[in-house]
Amino acid sequence: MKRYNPQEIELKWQKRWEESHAFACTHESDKPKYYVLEMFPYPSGNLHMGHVRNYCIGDVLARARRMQGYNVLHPIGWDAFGLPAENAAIQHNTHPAAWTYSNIANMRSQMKRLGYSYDWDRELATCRQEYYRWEQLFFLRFLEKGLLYRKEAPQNWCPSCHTVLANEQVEDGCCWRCKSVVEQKDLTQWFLRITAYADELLKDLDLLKGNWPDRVIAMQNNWIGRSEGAEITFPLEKPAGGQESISVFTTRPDTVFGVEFMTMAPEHPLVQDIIRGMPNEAEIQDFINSVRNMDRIERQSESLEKKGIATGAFVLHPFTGRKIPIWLGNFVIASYGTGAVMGVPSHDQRDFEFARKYNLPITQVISKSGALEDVSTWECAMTEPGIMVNSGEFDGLPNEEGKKKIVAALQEKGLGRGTTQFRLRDWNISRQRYWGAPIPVVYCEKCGIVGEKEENLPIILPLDVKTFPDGKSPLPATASFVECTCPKCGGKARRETDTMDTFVESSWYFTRYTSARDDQQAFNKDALSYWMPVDQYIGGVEHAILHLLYARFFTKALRDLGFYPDNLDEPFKRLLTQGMVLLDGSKMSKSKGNIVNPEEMIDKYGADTVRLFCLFAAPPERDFDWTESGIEGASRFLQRIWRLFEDSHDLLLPVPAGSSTAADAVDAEARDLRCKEHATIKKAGEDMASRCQFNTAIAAIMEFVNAMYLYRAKMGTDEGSRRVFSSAMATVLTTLSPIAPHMCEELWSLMGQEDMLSAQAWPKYDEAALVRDTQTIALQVNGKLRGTVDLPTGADKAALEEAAKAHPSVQKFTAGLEIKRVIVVPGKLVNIVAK
RNA sequence: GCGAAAGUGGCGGAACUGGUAGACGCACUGGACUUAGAAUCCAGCGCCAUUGUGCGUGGGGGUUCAAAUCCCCCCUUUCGCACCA
Repeated sequence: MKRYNPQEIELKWQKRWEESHAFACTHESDKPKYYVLEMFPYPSGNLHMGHVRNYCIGDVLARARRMQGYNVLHPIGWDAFGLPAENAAIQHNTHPAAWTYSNIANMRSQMKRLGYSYDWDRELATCRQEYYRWEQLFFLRFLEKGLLYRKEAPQNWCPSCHTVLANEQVEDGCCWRCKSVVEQKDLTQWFLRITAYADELLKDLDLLKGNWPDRVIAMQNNWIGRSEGAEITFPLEKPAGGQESISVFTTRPDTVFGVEFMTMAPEHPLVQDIIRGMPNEAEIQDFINSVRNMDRIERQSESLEKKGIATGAFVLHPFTGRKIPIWLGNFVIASYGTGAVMGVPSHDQRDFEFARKYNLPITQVISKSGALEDVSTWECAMTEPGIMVNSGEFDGLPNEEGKKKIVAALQEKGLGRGTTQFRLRDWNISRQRYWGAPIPVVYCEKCGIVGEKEENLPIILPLDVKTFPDGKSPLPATASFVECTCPKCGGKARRETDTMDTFVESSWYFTRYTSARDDQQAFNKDALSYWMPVDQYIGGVEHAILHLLYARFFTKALRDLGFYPDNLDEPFKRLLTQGMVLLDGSKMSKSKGNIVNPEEMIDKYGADTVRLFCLFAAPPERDFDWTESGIEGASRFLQRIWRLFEDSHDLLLPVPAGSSTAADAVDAEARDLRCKEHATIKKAGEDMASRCQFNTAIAAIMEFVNAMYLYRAKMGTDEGSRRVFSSAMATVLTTLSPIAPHMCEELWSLMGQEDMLSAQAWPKYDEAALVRDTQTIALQVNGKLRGTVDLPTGADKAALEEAAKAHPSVQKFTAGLEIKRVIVVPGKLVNIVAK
């Protein structure tokens, strides 16, 4: 008997798949397409279990869909620019490119050992000029269209990474990558106008409902943060800084008559002009400095005491002309709305607390009953809807109606309008680092900021540089890169030395896969419209906002620039966020030392076992614990199949899966096995390819294997029985092959089958074979199970009822009771209602 | 505070449209094989109870002939956002 030796057979089949380009695909096909994609990895050096799980999920889908008749695109590549390469290069005294490419080589070979069915002919790495040249083209087109602009503003600065970060890359006030506390720094940077798409990004979340996890949609919704309201202009008593007025954003224009003060952010551009020459200017300046010196964590912490200071200046109420004092407040966010808010202490909790603290008046303008209350007894602001009071001509209106009327009145006066605010900010894509895509722009003394000519692309990132030990980019000191000629006037110019955020590369790689080797254009339109959108995207939930929001934005922007088809609104039709692989209940991490190394597991058990365990341990979106007994169990199941096969070798005929006929199945055991076979084909097929419930697909195959063991113990050696058993074996190998492809290929060929299993069609299940001779009917009395009875399939209601009433246990429980009703569900149960 | 998800045996989890709760696996127990062990095969395995008209899907109500599943209230856990005006 041949022993199961995964090391040997896995290598053999991996070689055969590779040599035959078994998983290469083309868009020229009559089959329906299916694009399955896993989030591409950063080439950190080694695959970890999280990667393995991610790619196993994608691979089963790809293999199952392929067998089920789809033309499948399943590509892989490398998110190859980024900071760790620079840090590692400094540490190991090598070049970021060398480090990156050797990591890619290592991880590629690890992936191949796992038998993933990628179309390797489409592999790409974002650090290659063949890739980023197209990104530079997009940059120029964005610039032309006004979707890119340069702006000086306070930015999130990570002191340890020596670069700025986008808002999405700051978590709890810390750098998402290195966890250092982020500082604020005034810098001039390139911004992508993602806010121009805020409305569409929000609205199109509706298209994703049901196909993306609710929480990801909720998180994006939250992040975009739309609020409807009004901008209201308060004229300044004395003009300042050349301005006649200050505007605020509010969601409650209906409370405008309750305004008692205005609060500005200390960073508001008008503040310095307003306070100039005030008697307590120095004191105010101290307040401003103390707020500005706080780091982000401190500034935004819940426990931060709300503080303010009066400036001594006033604005005038837009309706009454009343004088309203201008305060500065440490809680007002400069970058949201207009950086100034109106203070309505009666109907906003923050303003209420602020007014109490600084002894400012409180005036009620909304009332539940319509009557005025004694606000001095209030313990908190009244934020519920009601009737407007103390509001001049608007008195007596329900506040929702008042909102509209007040906005209309403000508009007429030229002192306001209805607006919508978003929490989303434009995306800062400048990075002060070396290992990234160069920004194709020059600074010319005569012409200013000039985009490169498209025919000069790519602007190549010079590789013959040495990285500085402090992590600062060597580009500004690289004369051959910096010194250039202006594309417009031909005069001397300096090249931009910031590089692009690596999230730019990952915002469009999935479309480049559709024509990865085209060196004439970014995309082949036919291939692009054939393959896009991605049918199933799989990755970690950590990108719920970052990558997934950027990629959605990029898709819409490139669509509007004509790079993508007009109807490509969303890049990822379905999204699966896979759970983490834990060890002893906590996340695996190098620093904690609780790591399970995939390669060691492959050495010990083989790739098929690793794949099987990753998919069987839990549903894909849930976290699971890696356990030794769990992987042992997975290994045991594969050995069990191997043994069943080897022990029955003489009985096996090289028949197709699902090929035995009703005529072959002469006895009840054979009929049962055949029935189970077709049920397995159905269940495993649906669970694997449509429901992404790999654990239950595997359970179904396990049940079937158990049934085969029982059948083999009793079966005869006649042709019919052998055909039933052989067909069953072929079905096990076929349905399990997406999960454990190597072993299944090996047994398939040992069975005497000619073509490769991976090229086989998924067997068709036969509805007729699913019908069993008898069905077990549940018998209930008053909804409680009191017994079961086996009846011939198709027995009618009367027969079911009669059998139920005749059942001894049912008789016992209905004895002495009057039967009120009998509910019969054919094929399922009989419930007798008795009192 | 706002938003989302999840609570089922000793454990991971099944039950897809309300219809036999606990599939499949792990762990455990017993048996067979064996000098013995490992492996394998077979069987048992929700709880309680000296064996029942018992209890049981986080808790409490409700709808229904029938609820893990639908509705209402509450509790717990995890995650995301959070002074957003």
